[in-house]
Amino acid sequence: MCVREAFLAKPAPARVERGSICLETPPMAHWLYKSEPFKWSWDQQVKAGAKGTHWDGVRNHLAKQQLQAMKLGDTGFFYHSNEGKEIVGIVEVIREFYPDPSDATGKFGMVDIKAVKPLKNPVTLATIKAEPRLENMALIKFSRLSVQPVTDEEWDIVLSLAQG
DNA sequence: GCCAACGTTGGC
DNA sequence: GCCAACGTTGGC
Repeated sequence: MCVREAFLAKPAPARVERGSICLETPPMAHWLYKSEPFKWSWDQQVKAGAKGTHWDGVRNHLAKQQLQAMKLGDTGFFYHSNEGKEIVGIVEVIREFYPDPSDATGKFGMVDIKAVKPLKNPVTLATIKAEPRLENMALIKFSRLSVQPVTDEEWDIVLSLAQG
């Protein structure tokens, strides 16, 4: 099952299968990470350097499923919620899902990500909403989900908007 | 600051 | 297992 299909399925499956089942899925998947910039900003992510940071604190099962589906080398957008409301940079998964020590219940986990590069021009939520080809983006459809899948098509469109 | 969306909790 | 109450997220 494709990541996107798995995500849209109700109820969502516990595991997201990739590769052999969904042949058209390329080896690398894309994601979107939301952060309120006054809590954790892109600048801070950049300063964390190649070591990256834990993407911890996720306490939502649908978001957890996204974290579990992430593979080493997957890339993602870094989105500033609340203030900014724009995609500002690109990050990469440098460690796959493992337990989140800040979760006493032991049910949730986290991945490590590092900053790759900033977008030439940040892509605002308003821009995304105004682009018909992006109307199905999780950012619009599942606005409260903090970790989201991004399709290859959406990834390319946002990148093209960032250079416009 | 307001409020809609939505996940979680807890009483029954 | 239902659902009302409550808390949180995040756009506006």
